[in-house]
Amino acid sequence: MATGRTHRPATRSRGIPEATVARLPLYLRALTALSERSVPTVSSEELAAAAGVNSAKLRKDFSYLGSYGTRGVGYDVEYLVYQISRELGLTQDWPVVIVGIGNLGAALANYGGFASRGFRVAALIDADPEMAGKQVAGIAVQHSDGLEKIIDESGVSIGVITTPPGVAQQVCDRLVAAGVTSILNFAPTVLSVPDGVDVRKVDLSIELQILAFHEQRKAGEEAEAQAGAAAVAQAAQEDNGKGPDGDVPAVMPA
Amino acid sequence: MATGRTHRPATRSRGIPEATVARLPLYLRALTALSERSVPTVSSEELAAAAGVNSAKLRKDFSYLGSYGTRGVGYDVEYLVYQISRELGLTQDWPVVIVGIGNLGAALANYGGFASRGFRVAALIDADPEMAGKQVAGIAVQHSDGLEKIIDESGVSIGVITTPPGVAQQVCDRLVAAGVTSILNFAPTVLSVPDGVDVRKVDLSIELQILAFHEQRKAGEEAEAQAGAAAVAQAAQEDNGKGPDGDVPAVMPA
DNA sequence: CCATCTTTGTGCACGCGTTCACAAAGACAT
DNA sequence: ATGTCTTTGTGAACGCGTGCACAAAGATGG
Repeated sequence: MATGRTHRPATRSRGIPEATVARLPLYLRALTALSERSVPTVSSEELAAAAGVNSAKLRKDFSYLGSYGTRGVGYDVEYLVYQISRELGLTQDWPVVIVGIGNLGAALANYGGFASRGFRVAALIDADPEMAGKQVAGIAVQHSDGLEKIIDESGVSIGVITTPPGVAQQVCDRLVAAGVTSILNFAPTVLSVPDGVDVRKVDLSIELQILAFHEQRKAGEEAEAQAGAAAVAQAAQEDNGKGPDGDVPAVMPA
Repeated sequence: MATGRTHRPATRSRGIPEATVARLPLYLRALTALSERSVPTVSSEELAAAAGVNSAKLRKDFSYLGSYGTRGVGYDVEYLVYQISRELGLTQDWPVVIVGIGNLGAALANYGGFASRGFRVAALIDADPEMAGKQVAGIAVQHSDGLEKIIDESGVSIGVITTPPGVAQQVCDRLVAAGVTSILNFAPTVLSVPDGVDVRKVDLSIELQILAFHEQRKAGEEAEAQAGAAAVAQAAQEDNGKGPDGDVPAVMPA
């Protein structure tokens, strides 16, 4: 998972569990695909398979929304699409600003999945005067001097930060001060925001490092399984008292 | 969090908890910053603040790696940088292929944070013959016909998929068949892979939808607090039998 | 060498999330 | 109307992750 919410009281106040909310978009995507194929109903088993989750989990997730299924039959696809859309707030339009129109910002602006579901790029903002006025994805880039004005006039409440890490916090502060209450952060920085503001982060570097960890573990286990205890004996000088943990021996210089 | 691991036995076989692994890159980033400022030692409290986590959590996380701190003093920054790097497998070089050189693929190829930490873009692959030979981020794009050969020759074990969703599974299958065992998927699709292959996904659309949910909830609570039960009574025609749930009233046309 | 002070490492309890397993509910055929 | 069959909705148990709170460990000063 390339993201992780930043603090927050955790428990949804007598509402839908956070883990469930995170899966609703997944269900919605699968249901939309079924809808386009004009499939009228779907069972929890089928839908769960399409979304890549356990069917019991899916049923429990839906149970938080209400009893929208019919026993013996399944769920009405169209109805469920609507209910989930409504629950996620996708029946309304969400204007979004993207701050930092570099490679990534431009890629996001061009991203089709953006507009497809209730989200609309209201403005592109960059600090570079050279960028101002340039068209990206059919939208003129505006200079960050007018950030507050733009947000106020467009009624934007969701901001996407794709700036270099050095200025991310500063941009974040200005967004929040201007009224933005949800931020999607692509900059590799820990943002601090006041209560009431949601931050989600997408960090490519972290994702790769997590993969590398598992990759190394897999390689280690494989080598261990093949070479047997031979290499282990050879590297037995190190002893960190943690017992025979199947990890790579520590070859710390000092 | 913009990501989510795709199935997997869950419990790390007598190793480091998954939640801890996901935080190690965060600690590493904070520690690297301290290292560059030549800070010799850091307390769990300070480091936790920099990484945006609870100090008790940080100490527990580190305890899984071993006893690398000194009571009364804190942690040696350089030593910890090395230990975490080693644990994450960043002391070795990880060649990575990016498949699908559209806007996003190009942005990733240009992303500096890529090379900074053990990861190296070994190849850029695209299915469009027009793209073949073009330079992106100083690397020549290669046609996907040679995917298997490229992966084999470069010893790549990590693949990044930035293709359109329609071909993502197909690309994934070829990557896996060619020997890739870790995949970072940016395409909005559920990938199915054999056991032993790790998939992490980054899904912009899902992140935005989660933000929209919270945004709607915030707006709803605010309106509720201000308008009281007035608006609720007006929209009371809908009744989903779930009782007086404190959510936004559904104003469904039909 | 002893006292004090700081900071780590962790035992413990709690809460969220997942999964199992099954009763309840409805469709459908006879 | 009754029985059978399918599928939902959920009670209950379990496991992971989090955070508190404190004892152990070491530094530091006298």
